[in-house]
Amino acid sequence: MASSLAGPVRVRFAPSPTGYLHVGGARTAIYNELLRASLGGAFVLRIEDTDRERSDPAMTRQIQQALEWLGVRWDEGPFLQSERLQRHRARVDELVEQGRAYACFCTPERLAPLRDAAVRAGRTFRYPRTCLELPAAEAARHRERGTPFVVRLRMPDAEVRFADLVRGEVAFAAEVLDDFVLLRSDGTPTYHLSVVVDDVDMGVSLVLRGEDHLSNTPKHLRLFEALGAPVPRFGHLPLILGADKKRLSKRTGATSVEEFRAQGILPEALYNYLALLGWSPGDDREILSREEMVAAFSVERLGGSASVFDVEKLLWMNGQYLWALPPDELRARLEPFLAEAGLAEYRGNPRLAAAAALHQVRARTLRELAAQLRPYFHDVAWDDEASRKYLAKEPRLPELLAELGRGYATAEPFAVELLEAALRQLAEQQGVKAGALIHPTRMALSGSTAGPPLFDLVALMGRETAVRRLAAYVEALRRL
RNA sequence: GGCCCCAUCGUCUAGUCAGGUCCAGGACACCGCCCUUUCAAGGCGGCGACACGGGUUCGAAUCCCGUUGGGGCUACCA
Repeated sequence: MASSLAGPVRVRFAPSPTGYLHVGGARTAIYNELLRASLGGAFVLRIEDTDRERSDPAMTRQIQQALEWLGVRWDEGPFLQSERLQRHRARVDELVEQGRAYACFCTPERLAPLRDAAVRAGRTFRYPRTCLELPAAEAARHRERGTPFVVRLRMPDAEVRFADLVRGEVAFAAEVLDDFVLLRSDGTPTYHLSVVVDDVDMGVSLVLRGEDHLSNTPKHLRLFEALGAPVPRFGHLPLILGADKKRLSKRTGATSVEEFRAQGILPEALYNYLALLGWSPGDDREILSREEMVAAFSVERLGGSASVFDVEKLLWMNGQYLWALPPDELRARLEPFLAEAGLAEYRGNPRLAAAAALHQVRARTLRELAAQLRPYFHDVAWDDEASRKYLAKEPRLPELLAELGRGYATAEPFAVELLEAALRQLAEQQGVKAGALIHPTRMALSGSTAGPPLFDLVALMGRETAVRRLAAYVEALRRL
């Protein structure tokens, strides 16, 4: 299977800026970074923006930011492929001079029927090499007339075989490989040309990329050879699937790093989760620091089969990281989420920090956590259905809560022990269970049936808010 | 259609390269119990898989072949 690796490597991540950074791309970047960190060498970031139509410069910046946020660090770049077009063309000229590539005057319109015929006949289409055998005179005539042409690589008529780092031996028969286009008729380089020339120039010694490139690899290998460059090692990672087992798409949920960030996923959690989607340290560890991952990482431990992106597990893992955050860190991470919870003005508020600590273990994302903090600062809506149940159980509830409110209005100090004692004493005097008061009180103050220990909540909320909401809730109960 | 890749609990995976220690281990989810004023967190337990069929072998999750299923590629896109 996978062969072992040693020594420094030069790896790269080469996204195209046609959209936000996809989690699949992010995972590829992570593995490249881990590989580079465990073996030494360099990690190059290159932006494949040769498709002018679909590339967006804003996305280039966006992708960099997403990588930085995720905590993926690269050593060199970002290099923009679009700035290297002259270089790509120059290398094609060399190949043509050496007879390793040739001009082809066949139009797509001419080739299309041939391709269809091949498919119908159950064969792989190969360019028939019409122009390879073109008499010199005819070629010259085309040149004079200025006939548009592409440049094709002349593929050796031999099988291509290579040892994929994650899949083992892979072979492609000569018959399925054709003389693919290096230079388009408008003179721009194709993806295949650009990637290989850049990998050569950037000294890339190991290419770890998505499985969608596996079929391109024989072409690339031949190009490396034609360019007289050392051939890097290749490894192809399986794709990430959605819950429907199809390629992860927006239809099935969030797909970009940006979206997870906006949902309040912590970067270290996403990194950890993605790293484990297709790789395992070999033991039962699941929560690993970057250092632990670097120490345990090896290309042999990469899996070869596609994995389903499981949001539930990501959320669990995010919870693990969230709960472990020290107070200062938690406050800082929460800040970007305050605005959407209507808490922007409470930034730095000590009550907010205390509430965050109280709810930390009850939320799985920063967004959830921020939302839970709202009742400490804004009025709440009560759940009528739950309220009716409380009332059905204890018809005297309005009077009891009113009495509790009066007690809390004068409780001194307004602190957990006293608040609890007061409520329990009232319950005992009135012959009701403490729970019969505790749950409605929680509803009165927080609008929820769930939450932190009640007296922590009351103490933190403060006398003024607690007494006011209790009174308002009593009125609401009477109106039910 | 052709070519290539993949196949262990619902999901992520360990085990597969060096066949026996695997009536298959861990995690998420789910269910139950404990803790508990609720919800979480935590602890304990449960449910749950080697896709199928042949072969090789004393012995196969592990090796080989086939079938089935899934995925990728099949552009003058990247």
